[in-house]
Amino acid sequence: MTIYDISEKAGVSIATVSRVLNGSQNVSDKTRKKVLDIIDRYGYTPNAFARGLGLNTMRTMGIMCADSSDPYLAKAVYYIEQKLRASGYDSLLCCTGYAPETKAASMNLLLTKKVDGIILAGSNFVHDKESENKYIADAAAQIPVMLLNADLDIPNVYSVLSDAFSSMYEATVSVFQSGIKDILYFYNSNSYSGKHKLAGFLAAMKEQTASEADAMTQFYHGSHEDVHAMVDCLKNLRDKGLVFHGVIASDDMLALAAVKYAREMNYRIPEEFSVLGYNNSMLALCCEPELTSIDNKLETLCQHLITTLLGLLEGREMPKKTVFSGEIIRRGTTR
Amino acid sequence: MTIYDISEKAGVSIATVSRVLNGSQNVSDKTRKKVLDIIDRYGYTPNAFARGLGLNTMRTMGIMCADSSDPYLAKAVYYIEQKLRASGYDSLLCCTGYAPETKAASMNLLLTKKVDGIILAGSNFVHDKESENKYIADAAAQIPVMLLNADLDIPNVYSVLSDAFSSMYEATVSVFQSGIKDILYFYNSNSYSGKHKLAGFLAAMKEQTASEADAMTQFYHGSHEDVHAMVDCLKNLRDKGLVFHGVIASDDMLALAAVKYAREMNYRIPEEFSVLGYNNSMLALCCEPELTSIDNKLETLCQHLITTLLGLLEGREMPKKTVFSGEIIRRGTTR
DNA sequence: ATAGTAAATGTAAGCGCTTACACATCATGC
DNA sequence: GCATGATGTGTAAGCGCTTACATTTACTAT
Repeated sequence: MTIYDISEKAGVSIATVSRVLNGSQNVSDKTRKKVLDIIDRYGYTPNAFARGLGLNTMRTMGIMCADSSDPYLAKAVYYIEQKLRASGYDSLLCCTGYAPETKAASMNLLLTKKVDGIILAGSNFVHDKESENKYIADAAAQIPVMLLNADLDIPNVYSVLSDAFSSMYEATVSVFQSGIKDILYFYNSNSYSGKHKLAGFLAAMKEQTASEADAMTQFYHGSHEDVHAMVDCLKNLRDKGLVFHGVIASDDMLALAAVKYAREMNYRIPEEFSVLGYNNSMLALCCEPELTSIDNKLETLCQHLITTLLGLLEGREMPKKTVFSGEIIRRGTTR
Repeated sequence: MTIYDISEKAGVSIATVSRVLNGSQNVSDKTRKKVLDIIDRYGYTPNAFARGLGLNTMRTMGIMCADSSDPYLAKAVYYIEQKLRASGYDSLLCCTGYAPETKAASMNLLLTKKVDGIILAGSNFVHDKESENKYIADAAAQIPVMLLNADLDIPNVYSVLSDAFSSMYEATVSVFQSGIKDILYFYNSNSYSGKHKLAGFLAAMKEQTASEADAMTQFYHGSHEDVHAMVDCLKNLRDKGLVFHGVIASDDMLALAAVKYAREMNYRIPEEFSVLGYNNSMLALCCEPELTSIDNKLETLCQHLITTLLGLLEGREMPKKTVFSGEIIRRGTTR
């Protein structure tokens, strides 16, 4: 069933059918009704490929994320997909993994499919070396690229992010002033936001301890899902003689591992041992006691991201960078 | 940059360029190289819409799921997306929510975009009334439809699922025989697999207690994320005088809530109180003590689902229904 | 050398839609 | 009654690709 079939059955030209389909004003009510009736009766659906060929768009957006099963990213993908759908866009999802090599290839795939815009969900997509961000610049030369929780000084790349530095800074000060001074920063990413979080922690510690000595930090290399490995990582530190009574983690999973660690060490939480997570994901409530965590307003971020993206596609001027502040959600793992 | 530009620069016809692009054998090596060089030099990418128009496919699969931020579904989406990508297919994601009304509309959207197949990830897509499954039958009349964890007797609808009944049956027997006899079944879905799980529990209880009396069950109506509401639901039961020392839950989130409940009641787990979850998701390890949970081999299911789908698209005969058995992963919440 | 065949390449007709432009129709004002 | 302009409709030219079929070229066997 094509537009030709419909035009024939309705006794009009294909142009008229097309006009009806696209809500053009230049169609008389009588004709419109006639066409609509036929379409209804025979159940015609326009061919998206032909449409795409003519209009050069299929109203589809590309979403890239490292791993859509990570709770935080899953939530982000969910919000983004919902909001896009509400505006009549479909979402082509592309999970790239964390390895840098695959990212450019994945992006090319999306470009090939002629998406209208690309959303990079997660700060792991921007790298230190400018050359490694070339694939983003290349894409941005063709279509708008949106960064969630990252920022990049490239034309046509827009970003929406939360102020990770300040959130971490305040959180650290808060834990420190609650009386726990030997705090370990436990993190697993050197991404854009990862760096800012770390910097926030270090700045706060430097100020609070009034010392130039290095604050305690530990990078975790293992799987993002393996709680046991995370706990082991902390135990190793302990075995090496590092003593800490607070853990500030770069995400809730690491924080949860810290809580497990503290339990195994028989620390009382939060009196003797404090833990603070990041993302305020579902995991925070799953923990026992429940996790104090930094909420970075993911839904708000996603909302603005989509608004910006759609605005760009409509040719409007949009802010190149939008920053929101996070909020500490206090629960049982801190005083 | 179109195929015409390339053909001109290479001094061949567009047919030849197309042949090179599609790996046709009927091209001399010399010509092939010449064309490839030009393509390389000028950076040509085929227009997917035009390609789609001609071939009537864009190698894209539609994935529908209620909520991609649910840990189990997120994982499913992740596996499916990965495996599709490995076979050269992209994934159009469509989160429908749990309301039945939106499902048909979402499916139409995917159909409009001319996906090659549709994957319904989650058993909440099949309903009791045949009329409510019409939207699936309609889609299946056009393209293959795959059901994950559900089954439906409709032509061209294929399913891959785990044997929820048996898993639940065995799990229930196991808990019962460990000495905990007042078991509550705590569930939140009447979906296809939901029903089978419940049936497995009831069958086991009937057999074990050798009684026709109703086993204890409680349906949870609230949000899928709200642990507190789940705990409250259990407390209400308790306040009403219902005594139970075991909870078998239809998913890990509910199980986790049961653990929280048991802690609040100061039961010792697993000696005085046992909990068993379903899905063996990441939540199981986040729990304290860690959750005994039924693993339904999600990755295997997804693998078979994709294999079946791709087989169908190649015109091969494929099993209409593939069932795997689950496995109880024993951890700290049961003896 | 030459007919006969196989391999390489070109030509052109779609695929189903949008839309600029041309044309027809109709109401208006004089 | 007729020029004027709005409004509705049709015609046809793309959009960029694939592919059946036609044509040319390169080999083989005689």
